[in-house]
Amino acid sequence: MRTFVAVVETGQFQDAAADLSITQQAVSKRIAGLEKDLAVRLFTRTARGARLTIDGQAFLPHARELLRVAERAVASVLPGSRPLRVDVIASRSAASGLMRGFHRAHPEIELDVVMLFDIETAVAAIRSGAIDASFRAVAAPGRPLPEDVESVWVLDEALQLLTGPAHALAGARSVTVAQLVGHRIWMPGIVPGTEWAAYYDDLVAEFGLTIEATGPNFGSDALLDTIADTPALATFMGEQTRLVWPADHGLRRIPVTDPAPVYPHSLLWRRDNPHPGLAALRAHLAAAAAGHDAAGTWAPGWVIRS
Amino acid sequence: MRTFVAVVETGQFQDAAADLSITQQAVSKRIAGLEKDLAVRLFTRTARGARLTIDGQAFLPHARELLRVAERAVASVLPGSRPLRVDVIASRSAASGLMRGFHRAHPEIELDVVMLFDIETAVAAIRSGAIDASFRAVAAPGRPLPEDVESVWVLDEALQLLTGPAHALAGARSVTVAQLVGHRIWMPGIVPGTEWAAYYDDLVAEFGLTIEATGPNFGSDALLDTIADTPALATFMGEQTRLVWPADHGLRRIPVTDPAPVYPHSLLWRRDNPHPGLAALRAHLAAAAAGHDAAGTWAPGWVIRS
DNA sequence: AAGGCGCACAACTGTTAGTTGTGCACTAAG
DNA sequence: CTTAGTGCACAACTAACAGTTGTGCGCCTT
Repeated sequence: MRTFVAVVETGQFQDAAADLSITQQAVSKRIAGLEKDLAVRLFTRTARGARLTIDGQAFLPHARELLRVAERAVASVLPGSRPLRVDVIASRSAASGLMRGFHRAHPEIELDVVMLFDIETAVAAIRSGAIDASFRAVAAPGRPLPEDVESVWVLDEALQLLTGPAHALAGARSVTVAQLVGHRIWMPGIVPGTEWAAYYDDLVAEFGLTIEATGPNFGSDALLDTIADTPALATFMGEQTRLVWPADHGLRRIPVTDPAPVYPHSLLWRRDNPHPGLAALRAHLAAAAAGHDAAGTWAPGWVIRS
Repeated sequence: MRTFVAVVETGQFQDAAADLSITQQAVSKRIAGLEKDLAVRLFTRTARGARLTIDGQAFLPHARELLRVAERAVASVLPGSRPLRVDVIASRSAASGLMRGFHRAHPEIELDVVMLFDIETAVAAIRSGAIDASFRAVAAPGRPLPEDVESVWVLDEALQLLTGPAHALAGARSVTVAQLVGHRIWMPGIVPGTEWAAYYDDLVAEFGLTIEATGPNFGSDALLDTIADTPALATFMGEQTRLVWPADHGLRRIPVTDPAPVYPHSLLWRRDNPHPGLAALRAHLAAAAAGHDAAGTWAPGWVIRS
């Protein structure tokens, strides 16, 4: 691809060869190989160089795009000034939405979003510099943050009840936590030992809910499928989660109140991380998060919201 | 890259090897080579397979994107059902704008936009099936379209005068063609023998304008630079051309009237071309082009607008 | 402690990408 | 029309590399 683009830009096999520090014959071979693989002629050879064929013209922008993507791929793991790397707790959490908003506001800042196992892993990764920031609930029970890691509360994501059309609560405009007692709530894929698990453990302990947080996670499609078909099951879902789901399956989203269980997202980062994108992210979040209110909500006692 | 993604998807070197029909050792070598090139560890090897490192997680979406782009690149020249291939007269012409609009309306139709030398080349390419459609002015003087090529007038693109701030006409709200007589109009990059050249030849012959359509084209940046700095020079530019140019250079766009010279774009295609995207394009243009009016405009006598 | 699973290392081999040397087609100048 | 020059392709050769088989080692499971 690089050779192809080089030939296009120089207009000659020989000059392209000089650019690439190889011989003209090698360029000839590479182009011939590419043309053979594609089963298409890319250049018309003239006495004064090489001109693109129509197929070559159609191919060119794709070739350039490929080189751009390859460059970004390498940059994504390049030590030094690599893209800002942010950990979120789940791809459908409110944190992902915040990152999308940040990307819209600062498209020039290259981003990589990853999902680590739990807050312990995330903090270790932050301290080592492997990631630049993390959206998590702080602090895990009995585990205060280390000195060199700072955090700031960003937002609360309210949990909503998701039910199928035949569920007993499917018609409710909203439900209180007390009303949920006795109903089976299914949360597959929650890994024991993570702060997610701790969150639901506390929710169960405080309000006597029935949460089945075990079992393998076969993906959200399978989960939604089951919820839609099973009248006795419901699940919790972040209010900002966008469901990609045909409307006719009749899934219902029902706000929970008295109190509203919320999952608090804080941003964590290493105090001395010099990445310029990190400062921009903190500024963006500070502006976006102004005016939140914790009244009437519930979060585990170990959570710091400040 | 394919190997990397295969390992991620299977979670094991061995299964990935089976998918790729190579041995486990070859997969091991490929991954080791990739990790060496990137100078980064992508997987943590465990007794039950391979898990992504943080760097690997950051790299993964880029790798997937690269494979997608590579696939599209191959598809762009694949004989058979390749993307709809459309020729436009210039990347900044109104035809490009129409194609962008078409792409917004039908994002599912893969497009390749190319620029051929002149209408002769374009017609030959249409007849051979190398391209599916072309936006051009028809018909070139004395060269009627062949039987198997159809055309339909799509729109007129009015030419505007582009001047620097010190040009004598810079302050005008609009100018008539008569007022342009005696002013030097510079159009570098117009290749003799093309229908572009014929268009300007006719314009000169009919109104006695001074158009310097010769000289090498050093790109639009150089052109705009010169226009901005040279009080004695102006140029023509399509009304829909979007200038990417700092506002403070003081370039002026001035409509031309009595009559308004327009460049007519027709769509050309081969009558028996079965590409499904072509029918969609024609329908889109028919809907978008309704209600144009040729009154008060000028185009060369050889142009067919119907 | 034993077995099995999964990846890495070593040695070998075939292919391929690169090199040098040369020829051929086309252009431009005399 | 001839001749020199330019630019790409083909041929022969070499070195490197990708893939193979064979094997070993660490870790998890039982």
